[in-house]
Amino acid sequence: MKQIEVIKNTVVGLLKASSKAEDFLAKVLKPYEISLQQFNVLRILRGRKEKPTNLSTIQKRMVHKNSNTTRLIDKLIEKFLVERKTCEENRRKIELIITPKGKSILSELDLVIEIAETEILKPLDLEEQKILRKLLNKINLN
Amino acid sequence: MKQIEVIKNTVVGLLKASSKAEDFLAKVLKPYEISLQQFNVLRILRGRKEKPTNLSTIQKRMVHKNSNTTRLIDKLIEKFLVERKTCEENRRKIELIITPKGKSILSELDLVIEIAETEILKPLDLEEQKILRKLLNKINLN
DNA sequence: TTATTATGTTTGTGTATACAATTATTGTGT
DNA sequence: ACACAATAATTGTATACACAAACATAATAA
Repeated sequence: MKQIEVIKNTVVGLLKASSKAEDFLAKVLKPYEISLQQFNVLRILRGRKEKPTNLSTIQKRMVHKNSNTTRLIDKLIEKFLVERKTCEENRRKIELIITPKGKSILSELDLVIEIAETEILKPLDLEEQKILRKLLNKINLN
Repeated sequence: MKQIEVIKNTVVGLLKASSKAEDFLAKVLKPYEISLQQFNVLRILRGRKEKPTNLSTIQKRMVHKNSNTTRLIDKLIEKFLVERKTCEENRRKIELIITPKGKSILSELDLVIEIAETEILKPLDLEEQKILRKLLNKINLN
């Protein structure tokens, strides 16, 4: 197989695997009426502990960089999972913080997501998963 | 690192790498006013040579299974890149075929996509790319 | 033949996303 | 202080997407 074929198939394989994973994760989140992107934002906020987080910080850490973060977070606020206030030091910024309700739902979701993620990677043994993670991280770095 | 952490990070890594690749590919397709999904449908049709292809066949081969293939193909027909006719043997089906114009644009795109895909995988050497492809294929199989 | 079911595609509708333009606030140079 | 640029977030708008329902045709069975 020529090198260019390897590259093509690898990129298509990447898109397919990811699309499959997204479909799977979206499906388990569906009953909770939370999208995958919303879930990721909640996880980012929880990861920041009690530290209020700016919208731009979240954007940097998001999986899908191009989405409209303001309106995505509006949805989370409507559901009382996140709170927003303007940052007093720099009034251009806003500060976001996950609510107790948000944390509570997130801890419920952790389990079902964990099961789904395990299912997605089931075709690989632990060693292969580690290799895959390393290779993907290399791609994500630069 | 615990096994569950490996899994989590691997899946997030997968989503991120794919999202990055999609953004990149979409960007190079933008000037041609062709979306990544439309491009993939064109590639599928070309891959079938002169054989007319049913919509359901295309759906099976598409990267993003859940999208609305009818309307996606409407866009390609509007641009005269694809032709549609009803299948005479089974009038429930339709037959799609790539037009000469479609082929011509696709061959233009091949080059820019090739460059983009090479760029995406640049952090990996050929051997790593092969390993990655093998691991992704395993995930995509079942 | 006439229901009934299955298959293949299209359409309706609400939601999400992408991208540009806009608003608000802060920082900088003169 | 003033104009001008830079940063941060929001809003407008067109397009895309997901999902269910509807439609058309074909296959099957009574």
